[in-house]
Parts: sequence; C-alpha cells; structure tokens
Amino acid sequence: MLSPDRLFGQVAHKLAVGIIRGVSPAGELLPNEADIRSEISVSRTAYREAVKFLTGKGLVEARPKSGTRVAPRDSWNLLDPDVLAWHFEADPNEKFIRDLFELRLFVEPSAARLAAQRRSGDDLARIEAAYRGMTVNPPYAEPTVQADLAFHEAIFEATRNPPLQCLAPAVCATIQWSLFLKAPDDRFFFTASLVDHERVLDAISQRDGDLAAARMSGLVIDSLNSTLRLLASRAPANAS
Amino acid sequence: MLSPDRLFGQVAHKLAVGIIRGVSPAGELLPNEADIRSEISVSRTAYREAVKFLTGKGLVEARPKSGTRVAPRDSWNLLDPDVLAWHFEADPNEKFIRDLFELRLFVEPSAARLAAQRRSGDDLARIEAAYRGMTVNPPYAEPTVQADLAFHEAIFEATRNPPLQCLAPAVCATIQWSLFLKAPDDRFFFTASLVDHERVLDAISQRDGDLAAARMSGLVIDSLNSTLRLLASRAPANAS
DNA sequence: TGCGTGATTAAGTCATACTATAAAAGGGCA
DNA sequence: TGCCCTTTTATAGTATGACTTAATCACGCA
Repeated sequence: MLSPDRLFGQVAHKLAVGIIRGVSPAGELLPNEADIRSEISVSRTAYREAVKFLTGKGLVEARPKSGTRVAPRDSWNLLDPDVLAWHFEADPNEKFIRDLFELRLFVEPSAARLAAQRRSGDDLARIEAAYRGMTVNPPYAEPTVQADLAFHEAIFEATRNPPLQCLAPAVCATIQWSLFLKAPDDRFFFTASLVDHERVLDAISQRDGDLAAARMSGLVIDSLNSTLRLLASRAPANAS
Repeated sequence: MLSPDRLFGQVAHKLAVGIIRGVSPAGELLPNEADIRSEISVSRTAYREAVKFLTGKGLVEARPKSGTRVAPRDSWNLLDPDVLAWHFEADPNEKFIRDLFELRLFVEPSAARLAAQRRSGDDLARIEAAYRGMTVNPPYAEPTVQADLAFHEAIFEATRNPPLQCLAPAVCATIQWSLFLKAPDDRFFFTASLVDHERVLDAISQRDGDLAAARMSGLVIDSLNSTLRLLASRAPANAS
C-alpha cells in the first residue's frame, strides 16, 4: 500500500479523497496547480509527484495548457488497493458495496475451485491457520478481522494465477467494509460465518473443487445478506 | 492510457519493460537513481515522476536510504491497462496468457449474464454495432480487431457495475494478444468466432441471462483453444 | 559480547528558471 | 464578410542545484 508518511503521499491522499467525493467536478476539470499548492502550501515537486501517482491509478490525466482533469470514472482503477481504501474513506455508498459483492460472487467461488484443485500443503496450512485465527479471537476484534482477510487472501494465492490474485485486495476491502459496519454484538452472524468458513476450508482440504465453489458461494451470499440487512437498518428507504 | 510522448512517460515505459522482463533483479533492488539517469540522460524530475507513476501501479516501491526496489510481483497491478500493455511488449509467455484466459472464463460469462439482464436499448445498439463492425471488415484487419474489442467492452459497460468494468481492459488485452498471434489466413476460426459472437448478441438481445452466460463461455473456450493451438505450433514442447 | 550512537548514503523536498504545447485571440488575405 | 494563419498566453513539462530526512552500517563504548 501507500506509505502515508511521505509528503507526496499525503497530497495524493487528499486529492484522491476529494476526487472520489466528487468535490472536484465529476468528469472534467481540476483546480489549477498553483491554486491547490497555495491552499496546502506544498512545493511544486511534491504536488506534481502526487499527480503522477494518481495518474498511474487512472484518477487524473494532465495535458499541457488544457490543465489537469479528473479522469472519467470508468478509467479509474477501482480494484487498486489504494483507490479502494480511498473509497472507504470518501464515499461508502450502498451501490458500490453491492457492486463489489457482485464481483466477489462471480470471482471468489471460481477462485475457491482453483484453490481446491491446485493448493499445496503450505497453501492449506496457511488457510487453516487463518481459520483458526478467526476462532481463537473474540468476534469482530482486530486480530479476527485480519485472520478473516488472510483466509480469503490465502485462497487467492493458492490459485497460482497472478492476474486473478489481483482481485484479492478488492475482496478484502469488501470484507473489511462489511465487518466494519457490523455491530460487535451480532454474534449470531459471526457464528454462522465461522461455519461457512469451516465448510470452505474443508472442501479445499478435500481437493473438491465443485464443493469448494458451492460453499464459497454460500459464504459470500450469507455475508452479502447480513451486510445488506445492516445497511437497511442504518439508512432505511430507497432500496432498489 | 498513458501519453507516450511525455518524457516521464517514456522513462516509465522503459523502466517498466525492464522490470517486467526481469532485467532489474526479480524481487528486490533496483539500480540507483543517478546511475539510471546517466544512462538515459534525463533530468531528475522526469525520472522521479516516472518512478512515482510506476509506484502508483505497484511496480516499484522507494524508501529513503534503502533505495528504490522492484516490488514483489503480487503487488503489481496486473489488471492495469498500461501494465498489461507492457507485458505484451516484454514477456509474452504462455502461462500468463493461460492465466488471463482463465480469468476471462470466470468473469466474462457472468458479465454477459448481467448485461442481458440490465442492458438498455443504447447498450444493445452499441453491442450490435460492434458485431456488425466485425462482419463488414476483412478478418483480422485493424477495424475488425477494434470492433471485437468494442463488442466485449460494450458488454461490460452494460453490466452497470463499475468495479466489474475494470476487468474490461484485461479482457481486451487478452483478445488483442490472441488476435495478434493468429495467422491472417486462419479463416476457419474467424468464421466460427463470428458465429459465437452472434449467438451471444442474440442472447443478450433476448434478455436471457443464463443463455448469454453459457454462450459467452463457449466463445471464450473456443478462443482459448484456438489460441493454445497457435501457441503450440509456434513454440512446441513443454506443454504442462 | 551487546548495545547505543553517529557517519553515510540515497531518496525526499524545495525553489527557481526555462521549455514546449495547445487553445484562444487577433490580424491579414481572399 | 468569412476563413486561415500567425501570435499571444496560460499551463504543464523539464532542468538544475541546494538542502532535509531517514534507514543502514560500522564504530566505539560499556
């Protein structure tokens, strides 16, 4: 992820959150260089490096004379870990969460299938260790969340498919978000989720690809439902 | 994509290709700033902006004193359009193509299903126009390739799921690569592919999600098989 | 032998000057 | 009057040199 201590990183962060929030007008222009710099009083170098960093993620595009523009949203790298983190911070809207869950639902079962077919002993050990990490720590505590993320990430690693593994950050971000929303006293869901995880682990351990995929589907759907329930209880109405 | 004319872009391109080729040692260090700059005689500014650009894509990570390192491969943004393009140029190995096709096989049928369910009239018109573009131009000609890419991209757009749409570049890159490999006289496959596309279009037009998914699966599998055949005929042996 | 401290070195930051480019304004020609 | 070409001008791009910050390593002290 991004080193948060470097100055250019702070500038990039600030700009990015603004862009994602839609402060800088949605599809087009961006306040000019000098103005922004004077606002946050930072050298030109730092500002420009921040812009280049964001350019690399597709958030902005700069052209001489015409200025630095906010790129159209569909050229943003929404699967980039930093971009996802910035979204968390800026714009936690329900549609985005649903979209991410939809993606999970397409990808993660297939990933689990591959993991079941291709896993090494080490892979299995890592997945199992993560699962145990979820059981020995209190529900929704930080180590538990980390173990949950590690569980899913380890499955992606076991697929031995690097491009596919690039989706792991998106999945993890989704999980992190949904866990963050949950009330810490939602014990019922936690237990159910634990069972879901154990069943996936079991299928992968048996090298049963189809079973792993099916169980992972179940896990994702359960997680989606409970997250939607929480969202509904927070901000009622306008359910599509 | 990346403006290729700017100096920092050229530097970034050069560095990236080297990194992907594995010239700069795989997991760790990278020649220091001054050395590289003297080699290609470019100002510090341009070099540093190039590095920041690559940092945004996860290819490198720089820390004071310890130097700028090539990031471990699993933090690379392999789904980024630029990174994919650089891979084409640097390292067209079979494993990577297979991995990308695998990803397509997981994602594109689901995308086709959503597209069938959610498409607007405009969406359908765009997909249909792209299909016609494939029929009226000569096989494997540039306009035909562009139409093919537009076909798949339009389907992703019709899903109305931005994170999912981020996978479109990866799919397009895969297609572009496989079409590039094909001998221009491979008429048989082209006709078959055209039929596959037409069937997908038809299913989406009917709003039949399951059918669209199934037919898209068929399309991807056909494309994969023909691509693997070509790869085998080019560089025999070591098939896993 | 072990640990803290300072020297070393590479990246990070700043300030300033100059260049290149593209968009818009202005002037000349048909 | 209308169009094209040139000039202006604003903005990002590039260059350079000085200075700051922060890891790493080695030295020296306990």
